[in-house]
Amino acid sequence: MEETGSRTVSLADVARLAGVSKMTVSNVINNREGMTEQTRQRVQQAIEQSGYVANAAARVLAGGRMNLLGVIAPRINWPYVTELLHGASRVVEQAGLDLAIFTTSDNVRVERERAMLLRTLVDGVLLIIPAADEQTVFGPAVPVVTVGSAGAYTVSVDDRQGGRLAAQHLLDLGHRHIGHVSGLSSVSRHDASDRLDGFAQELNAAGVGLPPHLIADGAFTEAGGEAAARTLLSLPERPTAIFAANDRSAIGVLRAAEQLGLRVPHDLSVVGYDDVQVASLTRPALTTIRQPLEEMGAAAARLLIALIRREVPEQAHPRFPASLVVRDSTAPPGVVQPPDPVRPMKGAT
Amino acid sequence: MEETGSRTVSLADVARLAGVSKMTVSNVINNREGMTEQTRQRVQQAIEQSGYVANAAARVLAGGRMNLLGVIAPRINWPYVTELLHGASRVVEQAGLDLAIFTTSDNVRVERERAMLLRTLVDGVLLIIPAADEQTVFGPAVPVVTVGSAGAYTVSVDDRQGGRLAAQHLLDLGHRHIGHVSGLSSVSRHDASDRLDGFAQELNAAGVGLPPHLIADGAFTEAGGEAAARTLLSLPERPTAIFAANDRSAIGVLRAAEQLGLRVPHDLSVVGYDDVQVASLTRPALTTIRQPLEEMGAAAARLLIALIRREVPEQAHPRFPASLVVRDSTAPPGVVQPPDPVRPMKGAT
DNA sequence: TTGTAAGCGTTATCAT
DNA sequence: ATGATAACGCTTACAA
Repeated sequence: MEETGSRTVSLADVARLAGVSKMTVSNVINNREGMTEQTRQRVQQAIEQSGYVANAAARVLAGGRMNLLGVIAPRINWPYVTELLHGASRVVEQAGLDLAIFTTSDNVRVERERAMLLRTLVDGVLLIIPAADEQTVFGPAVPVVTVGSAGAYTVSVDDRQGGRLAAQHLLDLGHRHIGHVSGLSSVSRHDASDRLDGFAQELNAAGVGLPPHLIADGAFTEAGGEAAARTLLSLPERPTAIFAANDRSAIGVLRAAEQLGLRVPHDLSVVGYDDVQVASLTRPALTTIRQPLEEMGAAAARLLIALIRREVPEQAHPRFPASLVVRDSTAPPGVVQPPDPVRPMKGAT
Repeated sequence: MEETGSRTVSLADVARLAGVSKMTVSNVINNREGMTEQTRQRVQQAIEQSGYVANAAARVLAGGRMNLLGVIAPRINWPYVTELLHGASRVVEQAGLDLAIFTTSDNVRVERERAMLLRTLVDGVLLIIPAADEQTVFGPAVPVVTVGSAGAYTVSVDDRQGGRLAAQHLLDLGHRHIGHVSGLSSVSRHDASDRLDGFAQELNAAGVGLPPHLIADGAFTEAGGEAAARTLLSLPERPTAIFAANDRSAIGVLRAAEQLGLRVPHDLSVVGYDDVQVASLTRPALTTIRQPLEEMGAAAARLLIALIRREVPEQAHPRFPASLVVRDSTAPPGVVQPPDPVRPMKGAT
């Protein structure tokens, strides 16, 4: 009942076939009111007979809605990004919209190009840890919601509190010599400084402190975390615990410890940040500060959809609490915590 | 030097500003030959002054190239998908194109809708483990390359050989009672039957065999793999080794073993399939059959770009070999293999 | 080297 | 309830 071959069927063809005007066909397609049931039937039939498919470009050009949200994210293979997007896609789909995802290779120039492309194609934009403020590119006509950076509308986590939780946990375990693998040198404007601030604040309050030589940058990557940890762990008086700015760099820390022959958590405690799905699978399973990424993605999508519909959103800056997830990578200094053999791995489907 | 506010700057505006015709501006934008350097300069300046951004929809509608490749994938948070796409994005970017990623929630209807949307928007389409043959939607005008299913142009791995490798490895270790967690009930047309065929073939050749009751379906998911493994491991004579149709279901097998108090690899050997990045991070690290996913993604992108340029591709069906990656989840039955404490985790950046 | 004219397929506006 | 017409912003002819 569909396609005949190569030529493209247009709205005009359908109109001719149904013996009505283009406008009527358009109205039927867009589920608008104001036509005989009989007419609607006839048009529907013509559509199916001809195998008509709407031309998205023409629709946009004519000022119609595209029912499309654009996403600009640095990379597609970062778990932080995919978990966020997974949460968003649910909501978007339920609202009858689509999500078009674009990556920038973590590059400011490319990010700008993507923004310019999307500007005319989508009804709204979701910016994930952007490198620049792209608000200017989009102008007031296209709503923008940002995750992991500043913006007119944002979804975020209380990173300062997250940093504090990490510090409290390590202090509670008895650690007094604690290092940090930071995320300061990223391309993105997101530099995890709030996490560091909260962490340092809590350590200072406990009289433990965080001297500069116990901070090394991990650039949010496994390789960066590994290098940073090697630096910290080669110190004359090496730290008994390390807090990493995200889970990926924490995995790098685990790797460095393994290579240096240090047992985690016996010789070194490690705390990550994010609680991406791999965090529950590592050897040992990673204690981490959880960001509810899927929920955040869903919240961002909801906010964006509200803006597109010109509704007034409940909050312009929904903010989620961070939480501590204790697994097997932390223990009191110099003491083995017997691993629980029946601890289930994190559920995921 | 850019935007003035809300109104949208068009090509005509730039032309007026530069004192030339629209055509000349268009030529400058598309880097075409045939104009005075002076004219080009003037136009360039006008473009920057006005903050002009080309309207993608109009360009497409007028028959221009969009320089956009569309991707249709079931989900964004499956490592198989993201690693493939990561490989593709490199190539696409180098060719000066963009990648627009759409997900289908593993749903045939949605897949069809995405296909219809993309049809008029992109220059070519990459189909990742599609549920249906979307060739008919696109027609001959839009090139389509498929990964993980059949099609006019495909990129694949020798799955039969991969299955054989898994069997050989387990046989070499001395296993004689071997189970399989299959991937037969997926929505996608990809049912991993080649993996199973190669696996069974090798077991049969060795006189070990693979009776039906030693096969349970894991639906390619962690939860499915867990359930399937529980079935297999509850058998009166339980298998000493399990081969899973992919790494995600293999992780489910590990989880089931953990819950049943079985130690891997002492009591149970586990082999996965894919070698996604998490495979090197699990407890214990997963022995698996590797698909070179990033390379495959790159190959798919290259093939698609060649088709768009109407070049004749070197091969319509590039095929990659599978390979065995031995880690810590396999050992001879009933024997503990001492773990190597200094084995580095898989590199990843 | 540059300009003119037509049209891509849809929607909005205004008639009927 | 339905139709005619004019945009939308660009590109591909073809003309100058």
